Amino acid sequence: MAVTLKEVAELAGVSRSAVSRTFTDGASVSDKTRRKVEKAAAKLGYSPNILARGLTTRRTKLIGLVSDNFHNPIFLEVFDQFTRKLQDCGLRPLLVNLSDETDPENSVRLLRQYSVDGVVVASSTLPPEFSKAFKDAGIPVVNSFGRYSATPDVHVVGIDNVECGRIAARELMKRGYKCLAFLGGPETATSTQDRYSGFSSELSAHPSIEVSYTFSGAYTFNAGRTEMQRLLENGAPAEAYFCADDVLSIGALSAVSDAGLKVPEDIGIIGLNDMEIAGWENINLTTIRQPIQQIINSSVELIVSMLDDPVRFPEARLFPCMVIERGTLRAP
Amino acid sequence: MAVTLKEVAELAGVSRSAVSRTFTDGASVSDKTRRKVEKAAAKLGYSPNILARGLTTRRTKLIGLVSDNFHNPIFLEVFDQFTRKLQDCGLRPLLVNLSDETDPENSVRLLRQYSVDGVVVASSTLPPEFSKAFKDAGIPVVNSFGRYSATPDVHVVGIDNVECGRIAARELMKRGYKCLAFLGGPETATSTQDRYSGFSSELSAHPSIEVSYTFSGAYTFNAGRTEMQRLLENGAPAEAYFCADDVLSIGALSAVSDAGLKVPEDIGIIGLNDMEIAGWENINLTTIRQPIQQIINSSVELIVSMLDDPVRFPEARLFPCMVIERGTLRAP
DNA sequence: GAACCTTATGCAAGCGGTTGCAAAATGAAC
DNA sequence: GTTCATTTTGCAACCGCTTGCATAAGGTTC
Repeated sequence: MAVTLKEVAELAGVSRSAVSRTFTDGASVSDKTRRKVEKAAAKLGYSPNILARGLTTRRTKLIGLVSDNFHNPIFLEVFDQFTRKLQDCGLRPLLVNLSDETDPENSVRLLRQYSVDGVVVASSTLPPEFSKAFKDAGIPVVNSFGRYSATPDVHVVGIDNVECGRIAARELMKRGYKCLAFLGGPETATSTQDRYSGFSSELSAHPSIEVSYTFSGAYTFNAGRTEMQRLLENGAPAEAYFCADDVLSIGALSAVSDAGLKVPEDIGIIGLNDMEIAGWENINLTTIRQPIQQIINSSVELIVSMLDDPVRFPEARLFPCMVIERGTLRAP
Repeated sequence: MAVTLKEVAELAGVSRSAVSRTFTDGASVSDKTRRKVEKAAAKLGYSPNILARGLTTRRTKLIGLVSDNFHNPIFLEVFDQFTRKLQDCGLRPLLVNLSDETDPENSVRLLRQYSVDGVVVASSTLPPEFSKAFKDAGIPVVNSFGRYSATPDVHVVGIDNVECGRIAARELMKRGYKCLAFLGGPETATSTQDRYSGFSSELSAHPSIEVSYTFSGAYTFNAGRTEMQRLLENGAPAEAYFCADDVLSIGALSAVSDAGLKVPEDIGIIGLNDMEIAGWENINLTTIRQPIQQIINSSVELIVSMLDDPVRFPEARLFPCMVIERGTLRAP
């Protein structure tokens, strides 16, 4: 079915090299033969087989896009942006869903079998070691939404989760809340760990503020809701909560309103991410925006630059977050 | 970096064919050489390059997953399921984001360049001709969530959108609503067209019921909200609305409650999809469930079967939908 | 038009595999 | 120990494309 180089060469009356060259830019072909070849190619509907080409060039233009966050609506935005940006760069995402497995071994083997040019690990929950495995296998990798380190093993682009914790703490204090609480995701998620540590360290300088900490089992609506229900049943709740994720926040909101309490009058909530849904008028969540687009653009640019320079020294690129004020915190 | 067949062969002291054969099942190798080869392979960490293999076998195990629905949260569930199911079958999804372009030409060329074994077009908005283009290019294709046809050009698996329209109409009548309305997605989306036609044809048998129709620009929250706001401003609203999508419904809900009206007391709303968010307690949308998992499993099974039998006669697989009762319709 | 320098072209080998075919090894039957 | 049928094995060609190298074709200059 597919038409090959050889057929084009025959039709154009030139050698196979000639047609190969007209399809590789920077190669030396005269205008005359180029025209002949292009005409023949157009007639036959030829376009080169990238995979066969990759065999010799060692470039497949394939990028492994691996993630374990297939349940957080924000990741639809993430996939949308990643695919678009990669496509703009002439690259193709090979999607890998980690679902339950978190051992890098299989993914590494798999993506090697497909000779991907690089890998982006898009996850806020996987440990840095996961991404490291690709590097060790000689595959360029960037970890997006991953944990910041001053001395990263691999490229990391994302936000400063510790700083986000601080921002949340400051924002809540600014609004005069005296009794705060942190409602995190899974304790194993690096993002929760860091947000926790920023939040608590910022507050440690303010001993007059009362604060408590709790974690939910996952970054999901139900986890947030259940945890908030539990908190409400167990006596006096805090005045305001920093929920370390928007979905979690929305779950918490729903528990609060079911308990007959009003937001922000009785309880304040601030989330993190600013996913599209947070802006829906019937949710209207005050939250800390994570600059997804910048993170993704930067990630892709980084991976692109690694294609030419695979041993590039690992760097961390962090983008600032900002509070998006909506309706779930009282006025200062 | 990558270790090749040849190196394994040398280490094991056998021919290249021998090691190739131990990695192709069904090939004839003695236990003795197989063991030698496996040992050498393990030692070197060898696994075959699927792309190089594909050159001769014409099988890459790559499946193009193309979609233009990157803004509807239900599609995160769709991508999750698709990737998992494909992975279970030993296939790899090459994701294509149609974003704005809807001309199949580019996608066809692209996916051919990557020698994908098949394509699944996951979209409720693209016309059947889109998928047809792959078939014409000789690539096995199934259109998931696409438009049903009694004589389909390509395999279609999804729901009977016309029937869904009927179900909605019946459900609303059952609950005693006398003044109904249809709030669709874009008029160009095949799913909206069909839901519309089912809804209206069911009602045509009940002339006593008043009914009106309107369409929004997209399957998005804002589109639903804006459209509903417009309706509420323009005089007396209907008693109940069939919004042809959950996101649309949630947008409509938000407009209704902003207008100071209560759901379901003042206005009833029924959606379609039953995405996860519809079940969130603070949304609590009564809706028609689309059996996503079945659709996806069936789609993948179909594409798998086409790998062995590419000219398989096109069929349509439709799965029944059911009303999921929550809180946005009054009791019968 | 000869001499020289570029620029184009084709050949052939190779990328990492698979596979038809013929030869070698094994096993069964006598 | 033969003979013959059945596996196993290796050779070599091929999948579709690129690329180093040697040669051919064009261009300049005098």
